[in-house]
Amino acid sequence: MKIGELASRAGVSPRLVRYYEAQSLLAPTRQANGYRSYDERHVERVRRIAGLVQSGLTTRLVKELLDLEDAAAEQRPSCPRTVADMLAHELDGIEERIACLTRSRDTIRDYLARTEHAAVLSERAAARG
Amino acid sequence: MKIGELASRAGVSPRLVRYYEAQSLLAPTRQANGYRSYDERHVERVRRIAGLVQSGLTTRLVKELLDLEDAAAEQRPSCPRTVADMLAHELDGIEERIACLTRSRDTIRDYLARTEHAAVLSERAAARG
DNA sequence: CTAAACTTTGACACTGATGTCAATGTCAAG
DNA sequence: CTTGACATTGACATCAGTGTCAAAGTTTAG
Repeated sequence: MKIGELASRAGVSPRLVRYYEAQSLLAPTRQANGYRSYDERHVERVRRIAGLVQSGLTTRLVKELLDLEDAAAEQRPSCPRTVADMLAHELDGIEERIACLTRSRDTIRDYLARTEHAAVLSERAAARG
Repeated sequence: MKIGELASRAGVSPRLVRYYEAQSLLAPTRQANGYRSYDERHVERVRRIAGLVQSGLTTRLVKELLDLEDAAAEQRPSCPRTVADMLAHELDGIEERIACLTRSRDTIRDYLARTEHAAVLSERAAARG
């Protein structure tokens, strides 16, 4: 599939897809005409990248993470001690973010539930199915 | 307490504290000499703001959130329907972020646990007490 | 064949969050 | 009184993430 389709399926702009590629987060093949060519797995990957970036991770860190997953998937444990330390440090940061967001989520939820807008919550639940 | 102490206790730069104030996230009183004056509750607030901003929320949204908490604390349910919808929408975004981060956290954790670096994890746990 | 829609690369622009620097004022210690 | 640490405001700089536009090639529909 070409960049337009990939982008729309992943819910981002083609521009962003190219940007991620420039950051070495994506490595599409090229068709004879020079067009980038993607497969199903790229859709998932782009969604994931966008999600992490929107969660405050830098593209640099997202790259580390995805590389990690790729390596793990291949049973290739290429992880020198310094990298492990860095990851452990990032892990702390991520956990803090989760805690922060969880608290905010609860705040909003409780608030909506308490005000006369409980309806909005059930609508949302219904909308998601 | 003055801005320097507040900043160091909250773990951010004075510059950032002023920036948050410019975004209406903070409203310190002023001493006679013009210096900003903060109390204990501001420390907590700044930590919270920084955490949320680093989690990808915009200062604009953080403001809504904190305003919300303030209102809730005063039993003042000032929430027109349109605001409720907006919050519900943000709630979705936050949940997605949490899911994304949680997955990444697990990835890192599993990875560290599986490689020979399990030691790093226990060190971290010990360091935190 | 032509027009519309999409792709390519590359440049320029903007926003939001921060750092940094400058000029000036305040305050506490020697 | 002077010096040094810290405060003030305001301007400018930077970085990441995106949008947007331009010029050119490609593919598809009519």
